[in-house]
Amino acid sequence: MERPGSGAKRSYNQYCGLASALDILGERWTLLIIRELLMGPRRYSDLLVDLPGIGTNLLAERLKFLVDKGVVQQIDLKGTGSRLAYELAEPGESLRPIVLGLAHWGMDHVGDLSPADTVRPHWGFLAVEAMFQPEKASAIDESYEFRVDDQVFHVTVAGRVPRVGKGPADNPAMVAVTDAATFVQIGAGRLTPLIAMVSGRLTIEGDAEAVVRCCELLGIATGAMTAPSRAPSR
Amino acid sequence: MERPGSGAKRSYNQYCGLASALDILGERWTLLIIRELLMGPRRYSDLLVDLPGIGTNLLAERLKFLVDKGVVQQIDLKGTGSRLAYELAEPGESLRPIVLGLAHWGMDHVGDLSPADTVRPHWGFLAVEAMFQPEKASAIDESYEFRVDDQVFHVTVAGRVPRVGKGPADNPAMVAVTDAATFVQIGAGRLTPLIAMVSGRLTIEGDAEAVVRCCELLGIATGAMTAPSRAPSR
DNA sequence: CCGCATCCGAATAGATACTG
DNA sequence: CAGTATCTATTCGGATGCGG
Repeated sequence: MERPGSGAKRSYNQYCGLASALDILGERWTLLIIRELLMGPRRYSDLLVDLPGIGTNLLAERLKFLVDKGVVQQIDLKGTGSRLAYELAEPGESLRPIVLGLAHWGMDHVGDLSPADTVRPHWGFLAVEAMFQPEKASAIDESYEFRVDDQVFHVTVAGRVPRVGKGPADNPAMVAVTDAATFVQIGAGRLTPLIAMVSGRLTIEGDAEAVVRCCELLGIATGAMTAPSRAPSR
Repeated sequence: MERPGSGAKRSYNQYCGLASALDILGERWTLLIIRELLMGPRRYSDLLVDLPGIGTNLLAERLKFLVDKGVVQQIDLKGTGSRLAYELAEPGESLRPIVLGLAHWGMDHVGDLSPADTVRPHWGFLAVEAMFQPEKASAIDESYEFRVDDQVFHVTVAGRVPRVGKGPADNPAMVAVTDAATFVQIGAGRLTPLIAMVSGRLTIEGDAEAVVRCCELLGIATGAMTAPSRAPSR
């Protein structure tokens, strides 16, 4: 066991659920891989593109490890043989609320957008799911559509229960069009929708009241508009 | 203060909530430090004892970093000057559901108890909080007491709302006495209460029906046992 | 002692070249 | 395309030092 690369994985050696979870998920890049897979199956090369800096060996090793632990599984996308991809197995899928919780927490800690930062429009989908405050869902049934660069997704509120989905909304009460960086900045509270619109980075169409309800649902400050003045919960 | 010569901190450089969260929490030991602080303030030396293997420099560095990020704060325990400790600031406290979620997830992945594993009785407190399935709370108001080695804590159900607390329960419907390793093994489903009792590692006193309700609440199988056939590769 | 800071061998991560 | 193999750069872990 002295030989380097002999495979004895590092462990916290604590008989505790959290330590066991971190023995599987705690290494660098692992939870970001899970994040990508939360938005559907991905191929090896897709992951490389959306995780800049990971390095091919690390990605391969992490994937192999996660498959071995039953968190991720390989699937055959189309036809036999080639075109295979990775997707979450059930234990991986059950990480969704945890990863979204972390993403929500981290929203309060995103810094200024630096030129070194990468942004991906499909992260907007995750951001919406993470920002959700279901208890703030309006009593009115309606849906909102988001177009973040080339990604389109929507939120539908029905009977005070909000849900996110891919693709365009059916008869949306609001349509917001923006780029990925602006989207995240608004979600993080570092930019108000107002400023984003004035500076031409955000376009909103639809009913003004619906816009307010949508912002409420996502915990976005509307910028001292009408309505009850609510203390920022931060 | 920045240290000019020796590198800036490593970051994923992704403009995304999850990546930002992991830039703060994703390094080795960090979430285990948070776990300890979730159960109250701790001194530097306490943390060293309950995180075997961390190394003194790492602990100091992590704590400094977390204080710098506003997740943790230093407090003055008794009197002035010495006897200072670390406790979670509000952003750290808001990690509780996330850490508990991870702990719950990890419960399905704890392996066999190895001689190399450390166990701490106060982790039982965390385990109970993590295993909670509030929607399974019984309609009957009652409380259960747990004595895990030298730690005593309890669960109180009132109006279908369960809560965990330190110290003995007031007029408990059930009292369970065990050691930390057995406690975790039962919570992880690797050992049934029945087997634990027969082998003398667990003592339960109280109403049999209350015991069943308590197990329900914590998601513990009461029925005929079958040895878990899961074999985690280590 | 307690609360770190420093130093160093060992284990991981990152970058790049290469292969079926 | 989907990874290995290899090499270098960082980080970790453990021992030790040191001021209060």
